[in-house]
Amino acid sequence: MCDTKLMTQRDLATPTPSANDGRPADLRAEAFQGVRDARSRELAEDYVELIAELIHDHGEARPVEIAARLGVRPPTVTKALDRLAREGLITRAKYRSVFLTDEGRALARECRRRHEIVLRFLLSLGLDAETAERDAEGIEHHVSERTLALFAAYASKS
Amino acid sequence: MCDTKLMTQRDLATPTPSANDGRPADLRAEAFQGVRDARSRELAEDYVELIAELIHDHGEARPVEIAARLGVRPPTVTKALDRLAREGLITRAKYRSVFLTDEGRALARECRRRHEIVLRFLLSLGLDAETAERDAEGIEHHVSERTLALFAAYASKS
DNA sequence: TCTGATTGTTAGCATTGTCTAACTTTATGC
DNA sequence: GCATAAAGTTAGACAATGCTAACAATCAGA
Repeated sequence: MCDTKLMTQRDLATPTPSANDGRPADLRAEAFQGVRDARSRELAEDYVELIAELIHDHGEARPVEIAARLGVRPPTVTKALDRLAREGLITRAKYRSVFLTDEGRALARECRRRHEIVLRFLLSLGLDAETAERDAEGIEHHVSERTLALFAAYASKS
Repeated sequence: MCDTKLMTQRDLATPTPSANDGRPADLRAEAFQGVRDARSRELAEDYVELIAELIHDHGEARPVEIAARLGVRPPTVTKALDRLAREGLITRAKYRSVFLTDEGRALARECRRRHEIVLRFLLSLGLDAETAERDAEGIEHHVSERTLALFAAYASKS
C-alpha cells in the first residue's frame, strides 16, 4: 500500500551515525544504549560467575544450587542455562551438572576481576561489607575499563 | 576437593530450611534480588528524569524527543508512557505532551540528585566527562544511600 | 484553508525473565 | 532392588521491553 510513508518516520529516528561521532549531540542517548547493552549481558555474567564459583567451591554446579544462590526458582534456571548453552558459554546434559566452556571460563574470570575491584574499592571508601557486596553486585556490570582502573588505583593507594 | 565431588543431592539442596520465604540464605542472593528490583525501576526512573529535564529545558516533553534522547523508537516510548501513567508517575492525553504528577516529580528530583552525586564523584576521581556520563547512567540505579553519602563526601573533599 | 510533513498510536511479533503446576529422571535408603 | 525423596525439565502464563508496518492526528506553510 503506502510504502513511501516510512521515509518520513525514518528520519526522526535516524541517529545519523557519522555525524554523531565528532560532536556527540546527545551524549546521553549513547549512554542509555550502553546501559541497555549492559543489561542484556548482566544475567549471563551473573550466571557464569556463579557457576565458576560453585565449581571451584563444590566441584560442580547444580541447577538447584544456582537457583538458591540467585534467589530464583529452578525453571528460571533451566531456561537461563538453555540460553547460555545456546550462546556457547556452558555445556550441559539433561539432569546433569553444568560446565563452562573456555569462553565461559574467560568471561567468568573477567567478571570476577571486575567484581573484586569494585568490592575492594567500596570497602576502601569505608563502606560496610554487606552494603559493599550488595552495591558491587549492581555496579560491576556498569563500570568502564577506565573507571575500573581508577577504582583499582584508589583502593591500592589507600 | 575430592570430598565435595561426592556431595549428595541433599547436601547441595539445603540452603536454609525455614527462612526460604522472605529471607534468602546467602548474602549474594539478597544482592541479586536487589539488583533485579533495581532493574525493574530503572526504566521508569530514566523516563521520569528525562521528562523532567525536557520540561525544564523546553517547556514540554514530547514523545518524539524522549525517543531521540533515549535512543529508542516512538512505539517503545508510547508503551513505556502507558506504563508510567498506569503507575501514576505521569499524566497524558493522546497526541499530547507528557506531564509529571507530584509523585513523578518527586522521583525525578531524587534521580537527578543521585545522578549528579555519582557524576561529580566520577569526575572528581579523574574520569573524563564522556565516560563519566556513560558510567553514571549505569551506576546511579545501583548505589545505596550509604554509598551515595560516601561518594558525595569524597567529591566535596577533593 | 487544505495538504503534506511530522508526530503519535495501534497492531502484531520476538525475546527475556519470572512464576506455578505437573511431569520425568536420578539418587537415597531401607 | 524398589519405593520415595530430591532434582530437573516441560508446559503454559504473564509482564516488560524492544522492533516494524501501518494507520491516525496534528501542525505548518503555501
